[in-house]
Amino acid sequence: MGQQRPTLETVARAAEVSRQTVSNVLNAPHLVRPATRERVQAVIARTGYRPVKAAQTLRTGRSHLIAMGIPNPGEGAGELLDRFLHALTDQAQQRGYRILLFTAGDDTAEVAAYDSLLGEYNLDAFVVTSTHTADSRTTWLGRQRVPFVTFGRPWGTIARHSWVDVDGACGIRAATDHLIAAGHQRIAFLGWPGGSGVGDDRRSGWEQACQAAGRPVAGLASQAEDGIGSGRAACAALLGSPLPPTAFVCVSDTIALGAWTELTARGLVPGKDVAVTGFDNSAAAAAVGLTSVAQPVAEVAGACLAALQKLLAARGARLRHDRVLLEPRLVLRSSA
Amino acid sequence: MGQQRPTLETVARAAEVSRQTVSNVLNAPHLVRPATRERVQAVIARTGYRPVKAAQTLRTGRSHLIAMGIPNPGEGAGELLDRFLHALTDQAQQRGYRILLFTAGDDTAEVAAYDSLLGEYNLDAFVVTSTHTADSRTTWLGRQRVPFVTFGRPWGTIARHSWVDVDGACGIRAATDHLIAAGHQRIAFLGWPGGSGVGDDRRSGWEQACQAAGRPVAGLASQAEDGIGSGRAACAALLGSPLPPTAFVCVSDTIALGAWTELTARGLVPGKDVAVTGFDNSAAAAAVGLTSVAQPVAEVAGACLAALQKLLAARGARLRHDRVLLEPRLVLRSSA
DNA sequence: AACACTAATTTGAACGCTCAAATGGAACGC
DNA sequence: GCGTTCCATTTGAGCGTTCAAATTAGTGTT
Repeated sequence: MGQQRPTLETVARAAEVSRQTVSNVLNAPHLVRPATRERVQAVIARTGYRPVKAAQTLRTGRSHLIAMGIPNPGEGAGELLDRFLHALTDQAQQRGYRILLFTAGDDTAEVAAYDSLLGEYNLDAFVVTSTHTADSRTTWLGRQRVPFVTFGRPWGTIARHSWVDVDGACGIRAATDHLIAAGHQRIAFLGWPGGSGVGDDRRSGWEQACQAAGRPVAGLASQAEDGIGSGRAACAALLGSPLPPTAFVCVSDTIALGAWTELTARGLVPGKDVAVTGFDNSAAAAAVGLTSVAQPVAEVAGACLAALQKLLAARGARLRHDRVLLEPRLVLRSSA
Repeated sequence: MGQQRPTLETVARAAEVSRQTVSNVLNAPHLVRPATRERVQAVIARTGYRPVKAAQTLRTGRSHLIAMGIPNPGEGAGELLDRFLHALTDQAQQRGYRILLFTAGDDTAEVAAYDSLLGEYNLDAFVVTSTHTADSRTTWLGRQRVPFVTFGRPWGTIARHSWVDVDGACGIRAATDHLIAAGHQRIAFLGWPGGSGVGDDRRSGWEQACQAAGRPVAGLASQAEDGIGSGRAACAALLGSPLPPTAFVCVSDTIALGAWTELTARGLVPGKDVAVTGFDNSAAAAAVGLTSVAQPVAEVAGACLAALQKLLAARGARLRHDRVLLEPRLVLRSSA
């Protein structure tokens, strides 16, 4: 009954060729005479032979594994990242790669994880998310000459690596333009505290759109930590001002939901009395009918993998890094 | 400058012992004399030696990799599963395992993925989620004698494998009891169409609680596909009946959000005029203040890994399967 | 017919590790 | 003092693949 798993040797004997020829049929078919190739392929199909990755990895040093870190549990932190992860997994699979997951709290821990993964699992590449100013992770990876892409621009430094990002300013501009077209005169921006690349970028989109249309911005921007509570407070503060805004463009869905909550608590109907827009097109946004800016995660994942494959094909040779900036899409719902 | 990555051989020479002794220091320290052990450990620390997983895998057949399938992208499908995945990744890491991801549309595709992963990557085990009646995945895995656990009971059959699940009936009972304690007389249940193990189980919790407290159930249960729209419709239908309910216990947050939307659209304030509860404690539930039943994902992940480690330690020997049923927790918010 | 040259295939070694068996000592009993 | 037992360590082989070099077959040139 035994039925051992077939190996190269097994297949080779059955097809009356050598190991290497079988290997060539799979990895370099052009080296094998068509007649031989077909004979070998038949045996492979019949026996169901499949190469053992561990042996390939040991010999070649490539594992066909790409690692991605996810933020520690507890803080859900990233519905967006989860959607990205799904897309990445799916597309990596189609290209013959698999995604290996790891968690890490802060950047230092993440670098430690990189180190251990590289050493142990012969990882081919890394996908780094949530880049920020002075990111020690990209510096480390660059120094180690490990192929990697980031989902997020290298804020504050010039790009020394490939990256893919979504144009937040453009997305917020689209949302603001939509409100302007709807006739709003005083459009507020509920943003994060200054200093975060992502946050500042998004705010600039609002400023650009307002200035281009001759709408005021002075006194209409607020800064609040991400969270329903702080979003609500920021909204309340602006509503209490002498000249309250009639629309709120928010840097995130979380803050937008805070604004949304404050509005309904005051008996105002979002989208009718006052408009609100969010960012990320989260499930919660869809649930309450919040207009939001959607990031094209599938495209981001695709671009990331394309960039990685380029790096892997170059086998460490220096080449121009990919820089991909994708445009988000405004999803209209009842709130604006 | 070379500085080759250290191998067993390198370390062995530096410590003036043989390869195998170094290997033993790491894998079976009790076999090595303390003096030797320390000497070797010092060299390991100094050189930063770390074993190459590919070589270990090739030799031992174990990869220290656990695979988990995630539903295809497009449908977000599972905020809960994402939270579970985070917890699983984190805890697997602490136990020396890593999580390998893959996507698969239907069960057939998932089985195909199992097959390919097993063959190629020498996977140690699988985590199967979202079990349902007549689940072909567990049957296949069982036949192949691959270690695996499911997050979800084997609905409709007796357990032929280890599983971990959350007691949905218990969670819904808690929600219903809470509403009864608050004085509600007519409590409706917005459920899924019959036939799904999970849905039927949750509904039974509502029935039990109502019957135990002498509350009516007749005409108070509705069935709707999961979705905001269908939840809203189901809620509207019951509100339009001759004796409308004053509280809605929902099988999912999605449906609860539908009910919630319908209530606010009618000018009713959830938690004041009519009560609503959901299930899964999603971000959206937190956002709008929906009382919901929270699944203890971290505990589920822990129990899954414990079960797997038992199976792996048994090395294929038959043993009693783990069956873990955890209690969820009711998270009270403004809606009930 | 001897030679050069390319195309197709094979051979031996190596990747880094662990298993199974072998070796060398020290301690013990009689 | 000689076998027996036990502990610590070493040796040789092999996991399944691919690389690099060697061999053989095939084709054409003078």
